[in-house]
Amino acid sequence: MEKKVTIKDVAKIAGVSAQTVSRVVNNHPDVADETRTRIQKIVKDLEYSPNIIARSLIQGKTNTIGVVGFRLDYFGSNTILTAIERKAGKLGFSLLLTLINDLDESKIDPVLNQLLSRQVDGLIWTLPWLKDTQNRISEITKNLSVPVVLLNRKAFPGDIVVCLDNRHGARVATKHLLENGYKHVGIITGPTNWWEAEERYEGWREEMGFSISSRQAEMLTAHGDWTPQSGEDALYELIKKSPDTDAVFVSNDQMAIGVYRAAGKLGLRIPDDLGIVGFDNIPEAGFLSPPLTSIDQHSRYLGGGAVQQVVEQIKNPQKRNDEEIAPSWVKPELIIRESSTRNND
Amino acid sequence: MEKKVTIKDVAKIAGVSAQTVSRVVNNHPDVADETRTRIQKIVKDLEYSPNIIARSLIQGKTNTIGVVGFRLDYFGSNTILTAIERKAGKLGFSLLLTLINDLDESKIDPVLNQLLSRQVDGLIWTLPWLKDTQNRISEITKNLSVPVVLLNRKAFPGDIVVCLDNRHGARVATKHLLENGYKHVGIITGPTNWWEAEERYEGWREEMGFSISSRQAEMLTAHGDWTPQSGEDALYELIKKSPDTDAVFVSNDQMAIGVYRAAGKLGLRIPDDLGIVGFDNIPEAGFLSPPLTSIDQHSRYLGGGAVQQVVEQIKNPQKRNDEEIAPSWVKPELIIRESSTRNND
DNA sequence: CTGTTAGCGCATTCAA
DNA sequence: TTGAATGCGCTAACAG
Repeated sequence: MEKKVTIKDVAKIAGVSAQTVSRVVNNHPDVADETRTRIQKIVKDLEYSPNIIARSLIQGKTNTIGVVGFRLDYFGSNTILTAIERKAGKLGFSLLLTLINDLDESKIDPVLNQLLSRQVDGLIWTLPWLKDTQNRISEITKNLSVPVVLLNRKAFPGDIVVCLDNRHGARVATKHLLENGYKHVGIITGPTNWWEAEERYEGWREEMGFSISSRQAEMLTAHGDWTPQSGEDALYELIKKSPDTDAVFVSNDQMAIGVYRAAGKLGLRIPDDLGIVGFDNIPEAGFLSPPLTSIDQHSRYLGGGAVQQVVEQIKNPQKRNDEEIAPSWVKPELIIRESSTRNND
Repeated sequence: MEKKVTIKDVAKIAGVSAQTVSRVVNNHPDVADETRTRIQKIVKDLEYSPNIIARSLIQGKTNTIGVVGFRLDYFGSNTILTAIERKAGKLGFSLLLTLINDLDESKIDPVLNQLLSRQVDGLIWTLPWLKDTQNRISEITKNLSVPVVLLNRKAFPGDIVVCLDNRHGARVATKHLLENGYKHVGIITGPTNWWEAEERYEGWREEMGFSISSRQAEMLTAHGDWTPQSGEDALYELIKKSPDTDAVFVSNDQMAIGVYRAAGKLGLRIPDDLGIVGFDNIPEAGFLSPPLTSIDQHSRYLGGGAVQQVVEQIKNPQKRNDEEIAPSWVKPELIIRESSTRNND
């Protein structure tokens, strides 16, 4: 509870000017060794640590990244945030965190203003994009004084985006089921207005060889909202309209949990009667019965990549206006377990 | 990418002093209505927003709370962080986030220094306490210039603690199993060096009426490490050493998932042959087969309570030294599902 | 009601 | 190798 010690206190005790202390603290070369060690000792004794706020004011940068996060109860979100924190720490940046739990566009401005007025050097925006909303963040970004990296969104011109290749993941999942002898591979999608959900749907559709809005595709599609309950309901719907469905690509693992439940109630054995591949590779996936094959997002690369991009922009501000920046794609990985591999056949 | 507009820019255009602009921005009363509206318009046109860094420097406070978080992949951790963010936002505080993913005491000082040099007004410390480590944070806290609230730790004199009543939760869980006719209620604990795990163990022991380190207690105890795999292994061990075990209180839901798996392999039907109560009430709990009875931590109150405490301390700094602050206990709640209730008996 | 002065804590620039 | 002056953007305290 002591009063905070400033650079002047150290200077006074050391009998030098504040500038000399500053030089020592910042490891500048031009200080006599004797002076340096003497000051270092005093710094330690007094437990002096520089006021970063003051330093930021003069340097015009805070070494802080603003992060706009989304629902940490989603596995993808919290692993991404964890990766962001880790990478930022390594690169010497602190994180100013704001969470948004519902995708209400009216919150964009206050959140942005709050972070910007706190002088963050850059921003990472992790909110999923809903197709039926304006893509405001993309427009706002352009005339902001700091770089913004968008995560898991469609890249519009001028955006800096780090993105999971959802489409590829869905294709791999679907292909895997087909290769394991399943003939009628359905899909349980996420909310239809989520861009990521649509990408996964498109990947499935392409791999199945269905044309856009074909009748076949429709018969093998049911929509969920990411929750286990919706996954359960979706399987009932799917089996009802296409009783010969023998496999399903479920757009996230939470819904797959619901699918397991529905399969149990319908008397469908996994993987013999119904093959399942999920998406996310949540920790529980390996512990379902049978263990769930799933697509791992490699969130670590997503979060780390976003930090890397934003830091690069912070350090080379001119680049951003000069050249278009290609989106960094992160490739998901198929983790094969028992829910998608039958011995017979 | 424009240069940032300062209070002086606004003042110049408005033809007033910076001070008057400051008054308008901060809603001070003594400004003529005409001047106020005129300045407000200019503020809007220029998209001026005050530099909070500068304001912080002069006011000696940042309206920022430092949060030291732990593994967001744990359900409890991420719900607590979510609650902290929400409450802090409501009270006008931003969050500077640091995550620690392994409980290595050497990290305490750097993390603390980083946050303190960034002039946070207060700290929330959510790392679990391991009994075999020094309780350093508790000592450090005392002579810090800002208040620190500790979450889910044993309260030592001088600490400000918000804590889940783990012991009570374990008692309620155990009592519930006994009341449902189970006779031999075992426990699968968390890591033995975690204080919270021990509290849950003690709650179970008390409710079972066992004395400390009694032979009976030992025969009904197996240790896990919070992971599903360890839960699975622990059930095998428990059944092996006490084959008549007919129910088990599992110290978290992740391990309970492993217990389900083990029960399946052992041919034990839940809840008929084996009653189960978990702890955490993760979202998947209701979707296991059968749905898992569990203890809800009410993380929302834990996180919110911590923010409330720290903000109170920030606003009344003198109080902290004058009076001992009693820990705030959050009572967990039993959520009854099918895994612990048999129809027969 | 409004402006002036001063200074938060520090680092940059220049001079010594 | 060191120190003095200056100012980052803002607001508290005072004066008018």
